[in-house]
Amino acid sequence: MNKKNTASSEAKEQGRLQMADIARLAGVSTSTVSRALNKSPLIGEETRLRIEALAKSLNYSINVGAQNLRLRQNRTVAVVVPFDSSSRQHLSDPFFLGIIGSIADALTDRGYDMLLTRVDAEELDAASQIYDTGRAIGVILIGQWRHHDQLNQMAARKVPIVVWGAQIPQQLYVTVGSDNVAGGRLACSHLLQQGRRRIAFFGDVQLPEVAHRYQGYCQALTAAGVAIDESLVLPAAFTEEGARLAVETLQSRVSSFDAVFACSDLLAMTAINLFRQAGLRVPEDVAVVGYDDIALARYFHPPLSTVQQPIAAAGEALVKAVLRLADYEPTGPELLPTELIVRQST
Amino acid sequence: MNKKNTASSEAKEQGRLQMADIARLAGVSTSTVSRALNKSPLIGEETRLRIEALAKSLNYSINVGAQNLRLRQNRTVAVVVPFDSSSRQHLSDPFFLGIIGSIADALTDRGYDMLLTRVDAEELDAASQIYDTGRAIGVILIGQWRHHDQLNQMAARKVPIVVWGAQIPQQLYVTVGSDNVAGGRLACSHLLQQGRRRIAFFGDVQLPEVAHRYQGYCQALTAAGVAIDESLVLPAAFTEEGARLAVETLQSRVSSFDAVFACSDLLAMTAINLFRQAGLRVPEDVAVVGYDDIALARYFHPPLSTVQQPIAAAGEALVKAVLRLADYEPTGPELLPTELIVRQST
DNA sequence: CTGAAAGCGCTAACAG
DNA sequence: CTGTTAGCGCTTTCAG
Repeated sequence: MNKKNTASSEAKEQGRLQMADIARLAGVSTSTVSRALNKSPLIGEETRLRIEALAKSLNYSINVGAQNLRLRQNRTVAVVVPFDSSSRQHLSDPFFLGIIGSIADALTDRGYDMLLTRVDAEELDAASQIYDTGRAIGVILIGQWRHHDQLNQMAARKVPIVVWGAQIPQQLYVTVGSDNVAGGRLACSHLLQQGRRRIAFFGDVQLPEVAHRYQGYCQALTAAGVAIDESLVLPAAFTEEGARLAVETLQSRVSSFDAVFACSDLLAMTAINLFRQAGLRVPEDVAVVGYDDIALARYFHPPLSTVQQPIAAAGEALVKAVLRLADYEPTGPELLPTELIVRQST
Repeated sequence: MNKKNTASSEAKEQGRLQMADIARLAGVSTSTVSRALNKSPLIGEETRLRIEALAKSLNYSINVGAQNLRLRQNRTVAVVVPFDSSSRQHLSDPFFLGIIGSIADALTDRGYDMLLTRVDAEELDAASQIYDTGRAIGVILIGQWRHHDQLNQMAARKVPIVVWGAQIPQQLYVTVGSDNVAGGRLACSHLLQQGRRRIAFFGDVQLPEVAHRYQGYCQALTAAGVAIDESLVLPAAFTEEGARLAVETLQSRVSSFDAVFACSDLLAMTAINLFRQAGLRVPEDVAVVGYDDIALARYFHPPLSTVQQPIAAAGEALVKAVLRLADYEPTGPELLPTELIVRQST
């Protein structure tokens, strides 16, 4: 075979044509094809139409990689989901998956691509690599985390990163999150209004978001003049096992309880099932409020009272924030409203 | 400001350095930096270490876009989730989300990036665009679909695409899916063994996968000598509303039934709750088998019997297949095994 | 309105 | 072992 093949005919052999091929076929220069396909006003209507038709018929589209290089641009945003290498938290929480979906929507609406990456929570700067290598113009970080320092370092390096989570003191990076304090207060006040006084809290207070919900829980109790009983605070992880442990501890070690505020719907649902297996009635013996308002909540038995997180708004806000950062525009943290949805588990 | 700035110093001003900057700082040529960072054996240990350290300290990483262009390579795979513009199916099914997670894992393991895109089910060739523009070397399509023809056209054009779903006749594109016929048979046989004879089927038989499950259901009934009653077959969509409608129809129009085989766990769970609201006991009055075995299934009340789909294997198989296609290796459809998980809803 | 030519950030012969 | 040089596929001045 002729080794003097031009790049173009090589490419054609590979079944992948490029602008030069279209140009040759149309009898014009690549400049003209480029301008036509980019709808430059410099090109006459007829020429443009002819070239567009040719490209369409050949399924040719401009190579985005080359275009980006030349234009020094990039329309890709990375979404990073840290996973615990230990607890193998396998991207299963419907709430996080819902957020990912809403980010995908928000990005698509704006003509951006979404790169989804899972990184070991211990190797969080893999997230900044994605930016350093130019694969994405910014990073959205989703998921439970306790890696405040690493995030601050990235922000200090000016990596455009926005984190779904709680705003905490001395934080250099931008967060978008729902108002967890208000959410916790809402849930707990509701329980108090139902006449409950021994309200357990299920959640790992190490996580900033959970800490805020706990804060709201305490505020509500205090406001109602109910003393906080530390033994009612169970550090449940966001897993089925976490719920099981919390329920067992609650039943074995706590003298009395009449309600649970669980920091996720999954936790709440699992807890309810475990209570029921243990012969307790929900909500009669124990009222349960969840958090997130995942799709299944309203079809659960009993339909779950829960604090709704604004999923669609979350995607929008995260995307807006990361695009601003990528544009070097100053951007602050954002707090989204939460709402209590009362159903029949309370 | 000096307009004669070099590209390098410009870039530095933008906070984004490039290989030339590292080269200058290290007092070598870009070739040397390139080779060092790519661990070429041509570079001496000491030089390499020095350059690596420099790069690390400056947070420099090779620009993947430029590298890809030069190397004519690409390590990105697109995952496309079609959505119904009408039913606003907003990526909520835990099973699909689980598959996405497992694809992300499989891709990450192999050093590939994942581009997640949502496209209108009616504009499915947006999926091939992603390939035509060179953004991805292949496409994995996830989700319910009835767009056989469009998929065949893409396959005919040699777009490396693999679809999660059922293998159906005259299909040019590659599918990876679980053995839906076996799954349906498993579920239905189990119900028959429990002494049930009036087994309803919940699922939209228009969808190829569901059609296969229905086929398995029929096989089991026939094998047991039970006549198929068309009125027991309810075309439920994969939504809460679908379940509600099916349950209502079942209760109002069907004389008797003692079991349900639902084509997703979500459907099964919603149905169970509706049955219970209607005063029916599960499994005593009506036994229910679901499909998928999502995380919540075992913590549901009652714990849900269901047909397990091999999620982790699915991600692996899909990724393997699409990478083979992208490599022009011949690849056939793949059928993954399913397994019946018996719990307490039957 | 169109083409020739230079170059985006990187790699790989090819010659030291 | 290292640098020079040419170009990956595209866009865009700058001259026609």
